[in-house]
Amino acid sequence: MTATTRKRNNLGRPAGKDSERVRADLLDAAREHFLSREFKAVSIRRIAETAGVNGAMVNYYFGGKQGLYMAMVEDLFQRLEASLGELDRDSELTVADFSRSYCKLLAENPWWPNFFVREVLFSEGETREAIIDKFRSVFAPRLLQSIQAEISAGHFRQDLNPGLTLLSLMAMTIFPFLAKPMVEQILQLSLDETTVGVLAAHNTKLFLHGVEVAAGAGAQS
Amino acid sequence: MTATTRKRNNLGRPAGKDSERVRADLLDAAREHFLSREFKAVSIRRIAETAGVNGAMVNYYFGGKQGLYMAMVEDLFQRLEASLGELDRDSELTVADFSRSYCKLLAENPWWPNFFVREVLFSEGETREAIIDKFRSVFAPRLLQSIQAEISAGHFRQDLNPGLTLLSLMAMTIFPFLAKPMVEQILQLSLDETTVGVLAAHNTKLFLHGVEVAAGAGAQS
DNA sequence: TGTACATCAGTGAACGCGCGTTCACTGATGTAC
DNA sequence: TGTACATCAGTGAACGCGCGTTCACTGATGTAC
Repeated sequence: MTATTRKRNNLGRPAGKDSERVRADLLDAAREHFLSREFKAVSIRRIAETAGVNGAMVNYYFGGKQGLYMAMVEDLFQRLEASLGELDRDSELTVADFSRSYCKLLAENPWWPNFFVREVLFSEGETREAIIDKFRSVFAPRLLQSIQAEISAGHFRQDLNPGLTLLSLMAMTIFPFLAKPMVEQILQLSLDETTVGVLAAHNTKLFLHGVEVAAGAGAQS
Repeated sequence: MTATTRKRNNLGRPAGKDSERVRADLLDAAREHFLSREFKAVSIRRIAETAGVNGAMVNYYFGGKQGLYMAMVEDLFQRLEASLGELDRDSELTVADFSRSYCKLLAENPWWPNFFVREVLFSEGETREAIIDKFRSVFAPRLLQSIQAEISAGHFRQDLNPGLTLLSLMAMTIFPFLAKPMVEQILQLSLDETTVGVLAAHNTKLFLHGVEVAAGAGAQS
């Protein structure tokens, strides 16, 4: 699929952009619109306008509106995989690892919370199942294993329910970015890059020690 | 606005239901459809069919689709207020209070998480601002005050950031119900009434003690 | 009591609009000779 | 090299459909006499 091959098939018609560019621009425009409005409220004409191409191109390249949406989802999935790629290899996954991975994922994929709200919390469909399955197969078992190990080793409380503990960890890690506008208005802080680090540290410490002083662990961060 | 008054204005036409009933049925149908699909994907004809009335009734009683949606939102707000009414009076609000209040709200208003996802996490608009403002003015100050008091009293850690601590509490309380399908599939448990109690107890204990054993507090629940 | 009329909640056919999609067409280029 | 033709990526006008909305109309009942 080199430029030469494409030129061979391309018996003419420059008209400005080449095919790859049109596809990419449409995917960019699709992400911009589909992630901030509901599916039916986004029109092909508007997407095409943003991409700077003819509206019929959506059908030409993606087979229709639904096809473009699915191509966008697939593209986002590939980016997610790329972000999580290195993680898959390790077998241990501590609380701090998880927090760090999620921060990295957010930094590399700022669209992720919007996508998560739309596809996991709001709609039901195979995209949701795929995301849940990804989490269930990649993160959950290793985190549960890590929690279980800490309990067995006597570091974590014996009465801890590993599932609910994982749930709490997920909640503290994921929720702030889902409810970003709410968080920013209520706490009067902005969830920028530096705050993210502070939040991650806070979460890890709260998860491990709770809010009470009783424990012998150090008090100052 | 008694039945007599209504009968007086009503110079005839029984045709089955009376006005109040039609309004109520339309609001029920609106809740059923609007909370499980996107706004543009819900048609007036479908709502009317569910309510068992003529489609033109939506315009007749509510002035249009948007009017029906806004009436639904207002109705849900009134139900929320009713659930939270007693709470407004108290001036103290501990962590356990908050957890208990949220469980009560969920039990009385099962539609709440869907509504929250749609109006706060997904869309932007005055409904989101109203919900955020409700939380900011009713819950946040009193919870922050409570957290601050515990810090001053030496019960909570000195290095705790009250805002982030409130955020963690909200996350642990709210998130599990937003991500209900995900939670149920990953943890293989169902978030029914008994589990909700267990979750609340787990959250409170994790929030206070963290997961580690170090503290001198009781180990068994 | 009986009859003619006025009322108006509710009806349903029709309207205009914007959408996703289609398809006959264009025209710049590669190819054949 | 020059010319005629074939190709096909891209165009844009038009199509059918479903939507929210409108409005002339219906008909069961209250009222007047």
